This record gives sequence, structure tokens and C-alpha cells, in this order.
Amino acid sequence: MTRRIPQARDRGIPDATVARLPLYLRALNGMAERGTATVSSEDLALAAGVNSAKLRKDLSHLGSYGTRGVGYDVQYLIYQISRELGLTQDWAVAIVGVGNLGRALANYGGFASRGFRIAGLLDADPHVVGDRIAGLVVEHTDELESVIKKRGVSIVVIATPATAAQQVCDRVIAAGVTSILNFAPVVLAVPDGVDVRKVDLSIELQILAFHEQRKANGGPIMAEEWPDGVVM
Amino acid sequence: MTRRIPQARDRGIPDATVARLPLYLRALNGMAERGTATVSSEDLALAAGVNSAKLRKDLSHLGSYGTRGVGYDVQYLIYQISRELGLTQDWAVAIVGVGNLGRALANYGGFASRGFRIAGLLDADPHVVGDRIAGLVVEHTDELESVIKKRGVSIVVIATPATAAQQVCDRVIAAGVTSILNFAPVVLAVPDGVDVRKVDLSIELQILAFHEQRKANGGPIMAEEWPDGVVM
DNA sequence: TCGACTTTGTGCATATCTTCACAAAGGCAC
DNA sequence: GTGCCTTTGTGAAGATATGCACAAAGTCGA
Repeated sequence: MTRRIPQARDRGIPDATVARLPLYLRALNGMAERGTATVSSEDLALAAGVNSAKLRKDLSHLGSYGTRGVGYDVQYLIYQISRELGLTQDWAVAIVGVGNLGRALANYGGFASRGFRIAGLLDADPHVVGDRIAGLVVEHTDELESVIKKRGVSIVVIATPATAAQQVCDRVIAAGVTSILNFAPVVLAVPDGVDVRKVDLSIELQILAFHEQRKANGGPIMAEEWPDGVVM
Repeated sequence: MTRRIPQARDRGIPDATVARLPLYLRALNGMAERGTATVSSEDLALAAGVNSAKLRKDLSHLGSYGTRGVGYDVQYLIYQISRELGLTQDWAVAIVGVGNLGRALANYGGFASRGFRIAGLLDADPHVVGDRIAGLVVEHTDELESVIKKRGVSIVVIATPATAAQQVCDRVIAAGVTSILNFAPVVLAVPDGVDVRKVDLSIELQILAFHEQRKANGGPIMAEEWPDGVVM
């Protein structure tokens, strides 16, 4: 892990902040569509579902873009956050694995509107290769490296079965990709310098189940912990 | 602020730990399938992609289930984590919104194997109602309340368009549901006591884009911050 | 120009999470 | 037994993140 040496102008935006910026961006876009010109931290925080002090602190990491007594200019803040997140440029994304999930992702409207252009759909199954989905023709995974290079793909989404994920991962990294969004239920091994983010549908349900169980069991004080001899 | 008075057996498991337990569980299941009987914190941490001290501290919140000098019994630990997460019981889940994503979720194998039983698929579109997906017949959202009550649904997955999400949310809460997994790109307003977890596909990509941009711009030290006068 | 009012930006206290490092616990060989 | 070896469980330090509360900065009406 690279040691963070604080620079004169420290550009180290906390991870927790980065994770919330897209949230603010969405809320702001909604406001822009409704014609709102300026917004206070209080209102924006409400719309984004966070505390207003946190919102202000988050935004302060980007710079001082508000006006005291007034609030934030919606359009300007959209621009600043977009720029910080790198959404003012176009990102070519390839989706590997065109099962149910891959299809859903290909058809998901939320990508294109944020500068993510789907530049390739690939699958190993010959029955799927050639299908037209969301305006693209599915290509065979044999073409993976050439698609990445020819179309300047810099982000790859892995939506393959778990068994194929690591191999796909290795190949895209060898082809120069350093940002991967992984939907396969495996922990990918990657070298330093490669970012992997993971979305796991069943993990989210498990976390919900944990809390649901707590609620069902009559609150935080649980009467009997060891109902009866569960022994190794 | 409620002062945390440590109970005799303190049942407050940190959120960060809860979020990782499913990860450990998956790694352990893989080991069990390969016939591994015991595992050290070092090896399990490696398989789960975390640091071994963190793993040990996480597990210590559940109890003292390891053997010094040996490690953890795989089967026993699977049982303990499953129990803690509430996966030893059956959870009835309803999916509202059977578009591309809803279909993908309905067909996702990772649910059933962890005690999540899909008890209902609902959609507002009459063209979709009646379709058979993953062994279930899609029902009309008019039936939402009755499906929840009759089939004992305690977790609802919202995979509708953004515009319909809040309304669906309100209805399922009114019907007694207190755990919601939301895929719609909106911040749901819910009363206290209701848990909402959110999965947002485009947010993950935006976070990747942020880091990718950093890498592309020549590492952590960025030369020119304000290329030229971007002014309000 | 001035004063009342609003809202930002942030210092500071607190809470939460991570990591180190090691004493204590147990297995195992002899 | 006894002593050596391995690995857990955890106290304490450090790192990050959150939230309060308020001074500073700006708007706006008179």
C-alpha cells in the first residue's frame, strides 16, 4: 500500500467522502431538472439522506464552492463534483459475461448518462455470441484483449460465473486494465495498483437478515444465548 | 447518547464486522467443499481478502471459537457465523419489479443456498404479469400486501424504476416489512426501525472512475489543479 | 452604510474501525 | 510431565470518520 504523504495542496479525499459524492450528484441532478438554482447544505443533505455537517465537510474537501448565507449553486456544484469524480470524460466500459445480470447491466440507463459508454459485451458461450443487446453485438471472450485495446476500455465489469472470474480478471489486467467492478461471488486476487470493487447481492441480503433477526428476537437483550448444548 | 454498558455477554457486533461475516462464510464454504477440516486465521484471512488480525477480532465478537495452536474448525465456524447472521432460518423474500434486474435477481443462485427463498415476484406491467420466471409466476403489484401477509415475507427487494420505488416502499412498510434491499436509484424515506440497504450499480462505477482518473493523471501528485479559469 | 439574518466552513470532541504486538492457551513430541 | 511450537484473543495505539457548535462571511432590506 502506498504511503500517503500529505501534499501542499492535499488532494487526498477520504474514501468515505468519495463514496458519497455520487449520492450528492444524483440529488443535485434531480434538483437541476426541477429548475432549482441554489441549494443549502441542509436541503441537499436531506435529499441525499445524510447529515448536513457531513455534507459540508465532504464538499469542503473539494474546495470552497458555497456562498455563505445563500448555499451552493446547483449547476456549478454538479460540475465540480463531476470533475472530481472524473465524469467529465468518457469512460469505455466492457462487460464480460452476458447472463441475466450482464444483460441487466447492459440495459441499465444509469451508465450512459454519467459518462460510462459500454464499448463491448463479451461471453464465452457460442449461443450468446452474436446476440444484439442494448445496441451491441455480443463478442466471444477470445476477443477480450483486442476489444480492450482497440476500443480503449479502461474499466471492466465482470458478470461471469464465479469459476471464470479470476481467469477473466487476470486477462484484463494483463491487457492493461486497472479498474474492475466484480459481480462474481469470489475474492479476486490482483496485483498492487489494480482497483477492484465488488457488488455482492447475497451479502446485502445476509446483512439485512442479521438485523431482521435482531429485531425479531425482542430487541438488543437476548435472553438465552445457548439454548442447549451446541458442542463441537 | 446511550452509553454502552458492556453486558456480561456483549451482543453488540460492530457493523463493519457484520458486513464481513458473509465474506468469511463464503470462504469457509469453499474450504468445506474441498474437505478442509480446520483453518488458521492467517489462511482464512487470505481467502477472504482481509488482514488476519481483523479476522480474529471479528470472530472474537461472536465468541471464542478457535483453538490456540490449531485454528478454527471449519464446520463449526460455518455454523456459528450462519447462526449469528440468521441464516439457519428460512427467509421469505419478495422481489418487486421484474425488469432485467429483477429477472437477474430471481435467477441468481446465491440466494436459495443461504436460506433466502423467493416467495413472490411482482410487477405493475400487465404484459409481465403471468410470466413464469425461476419457477414462479409473476403477480400484479395490486397483490403486494396480500402476498407479503400470506407468505410471511419479511424482506423485500425493490427493483422497480426510480419513480415507483418510494410508493412500493411505503406500501411494504405499511404491510409490516422492516427490511428492504433497494436497487432503485433513489434515497428512500423510511420511518425509524426500518432497515434499508442500497445497491447502486452506477455509484460503484463512479468510485472506480475517481480512482482511475487519479492513476491516469500521473499518480498522487497532480501538477496543475486549476488548468484555467473555471469561474462561476 | 449598517445591522439583522442566513448559511458556510471548520476546530474540536467523540465514536468507530484498523492494526500491531504479545501474553496466554493449547497441541504435540519425547 | 516438560518444554517447544503454533496460533488465538485482546489491550493499546493509531487512523478514520462523524457530528456538534460556532465564528466568519456573505446577502439583503432599509
